[in-house]
Amino acid sequence: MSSLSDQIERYLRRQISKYQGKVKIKRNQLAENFDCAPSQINYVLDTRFTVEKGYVVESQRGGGGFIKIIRVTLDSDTEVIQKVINKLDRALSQKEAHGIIKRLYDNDLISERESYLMERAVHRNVLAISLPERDYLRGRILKNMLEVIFKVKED
Amino acid sequence: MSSLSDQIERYLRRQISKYQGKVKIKRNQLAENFDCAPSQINYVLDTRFTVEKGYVVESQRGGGGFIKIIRVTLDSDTEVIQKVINKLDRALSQKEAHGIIKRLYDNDLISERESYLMERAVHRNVLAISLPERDYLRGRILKNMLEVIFKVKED
DNA sequence: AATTAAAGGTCAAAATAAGTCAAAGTTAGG
DNA sequence: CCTAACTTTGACTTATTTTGACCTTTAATT
Repeated sequence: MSSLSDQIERYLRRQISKYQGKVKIKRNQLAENFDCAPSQINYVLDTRFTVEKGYVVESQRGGGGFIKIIRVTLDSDTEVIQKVINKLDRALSQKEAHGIIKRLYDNDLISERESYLMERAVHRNVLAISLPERDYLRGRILKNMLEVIFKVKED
Repeated sequence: MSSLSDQIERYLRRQISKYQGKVKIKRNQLAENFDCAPSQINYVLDTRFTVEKGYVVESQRGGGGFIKIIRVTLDSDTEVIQKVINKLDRALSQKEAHGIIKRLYDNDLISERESYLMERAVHRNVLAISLPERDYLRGRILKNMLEVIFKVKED
């Protein structure tokens, strides 16, 4: 017997397929439909609709609030990148980050401007927090930038 | 169902597009049309028609008073960019950052990929440090990314 | 010139809705 | 049967919108 989270996941996936790769929901409303705590919806999103799994989630609180789920697909010819990305889930020194960015540029996977953009976003003077948190932060930023850049929104 | 503020925003945007980038309204009258408090109009202006988002709002009180909204387009003139960048030297919410990035993209100053890259680099889950440091960090990252791609000198 | 009426502005409280986090409950593998 | 991982729940937090009471500015009237 599948869990409630699985059912919610299935429902959302269907909706997403039905509506060109994106769906907009009301958290409380959906929780009501499935007769569960609203935070369960967050749990489903956090565990099943992650960037790694190819989804981007946007939301807004307050009156008229909503949660939007957008499916993104991996660019076929950049699957190689996925391997690089997976290795980034850790602390990263500036030198290591530089090496990775340079390699991507040398292999024509990112533009010069994109490489500058990335270098700067992970520069120690920009992050400006103390170690070792800084290196973890750098890892997260670089990983996430790459993840998103090699995925394209579906139509 | 979108919020009232969203509807008012949509209405105003349409009017602006229709009338060559500017529109003149009567606050009380508009509030009446949307059946809301007059101050709601101010709320919409303050949150959606800001300078960062490319609008200038002028108004006059008293008899015959009015509110005028003028859309200003961003061009690649470095002086304009410099202004945007200078404003970034502060704490920045994710929403503000999103507004700035979207505007740069809408004005063809950055590519779609670059916009995703930037959005992701300043996403709260990626930065993952506590407030208020997170907002300062976001400001530094976005400012530096923009500086580097627009090759702007330090102040 | 002084007064009054007509706008728009400000600010904070209330309402609405999503996010977080940890405790409690469940389930599957060893 | 035990344990570790996963799921479910709910109390508390944060964000955004909506409303209204009170303030300021300006035009019109006396």
